[in-house]
Amino acid sequence: MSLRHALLGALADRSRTGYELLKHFRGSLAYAWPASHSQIYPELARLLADGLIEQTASGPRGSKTYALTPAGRAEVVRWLRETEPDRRVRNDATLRTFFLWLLEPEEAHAQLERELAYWRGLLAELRAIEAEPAGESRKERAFRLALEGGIRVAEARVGWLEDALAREW
Amino acid sequence: MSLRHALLGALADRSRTGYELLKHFRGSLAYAWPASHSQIYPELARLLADGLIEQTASGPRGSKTYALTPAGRAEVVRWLRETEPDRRVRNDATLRTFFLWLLEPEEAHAQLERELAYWRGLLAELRAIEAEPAGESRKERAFRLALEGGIRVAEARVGWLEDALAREW
DNA sequence: CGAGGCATGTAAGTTGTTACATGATTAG
DNA sequence: CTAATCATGTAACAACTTACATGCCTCG
Repeated sequence: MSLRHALLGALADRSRTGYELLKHFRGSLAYAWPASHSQIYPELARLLADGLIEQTASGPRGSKTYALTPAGRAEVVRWLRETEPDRRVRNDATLRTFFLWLLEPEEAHAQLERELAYWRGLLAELRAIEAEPAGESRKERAFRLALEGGIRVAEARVGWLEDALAREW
Repeated sequence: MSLRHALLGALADRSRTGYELLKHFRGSLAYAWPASHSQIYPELARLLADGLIEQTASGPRGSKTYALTPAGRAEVVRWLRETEPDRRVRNDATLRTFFLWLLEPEEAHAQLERELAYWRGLLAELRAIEAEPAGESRKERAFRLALEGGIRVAEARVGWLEDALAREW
């Protein structure tokens, strides 16, 4: 149930409306845990019912601002401290690599080029975020740490694909 | 529906029983697309009903050997050629990095140490596989390409965490 | 005043997990 | 003979996706 804790973590940062949370899950959190509005709104209702968040304001267009309760904060910290991360990762593009031999060599080459373009694009995106000015709070340092992790992985993928394409396929 | 195509791809390699496929999904394919027996067996039944695979033998203990049909092979190639990989990836450990500031610094440090231990272990595992003797068929080269991608990513994660731990947290 | 983005919600269907359930074969 | 592994399947539940559905506010 990581979505639950992702919402709590986002609200530990600051109070937000459902829509702001949605944009957050389409923005930086999308790299770690993408989620759509049809998942977020019902989960917010459950968190409210469980007393882990509370509604602190109502805004224009029916927007609702939620804040973390002490119980919610305790729960997200418990999750971080006491539970093991689920290491399982599903990755469609990696799966396809295993089956690349089913394509003609030129076509396999084209697929790898497409991957390379994707990773170069992502790397550029992440580096652009990295170049933005940032503060020194622990919150911002955690964000930049996650960002740097993404950059390192993207660099590794780019290097891997460049070498693979130079060598063969 | 990547599980479907992962099964077809695995059977394009060679005919296998359901149980052999299960072990394959717990072995090398687990890095890209983990799957359990309760998902695999019903999906095999569906592939059979759809004529994408056929049962070619029955073995001891009720085991069933499946082979790819021409329609199945066409389908997996179509999937590779004509569909875009789904780029969405859910990663619990990465999600936790964003929320590391919610822990005391010593505790955050300990969490990063745990991550580092995980990635070093995975890297060692993958390098051990890499060290095994291998052939030069396109099938084996595709496998080793996927493996090398995993190694590069694991190296990137190890470097990232070592630097992070040396610097702060 | 109309288009686009804000803002929330529900419903149907698919995918994936955990638990339940059973039986065969082999190695020690 | 008995424990481990082989081998397959179903059921209940949880998570996620896509589509349906509605209405508000602001900018041009």
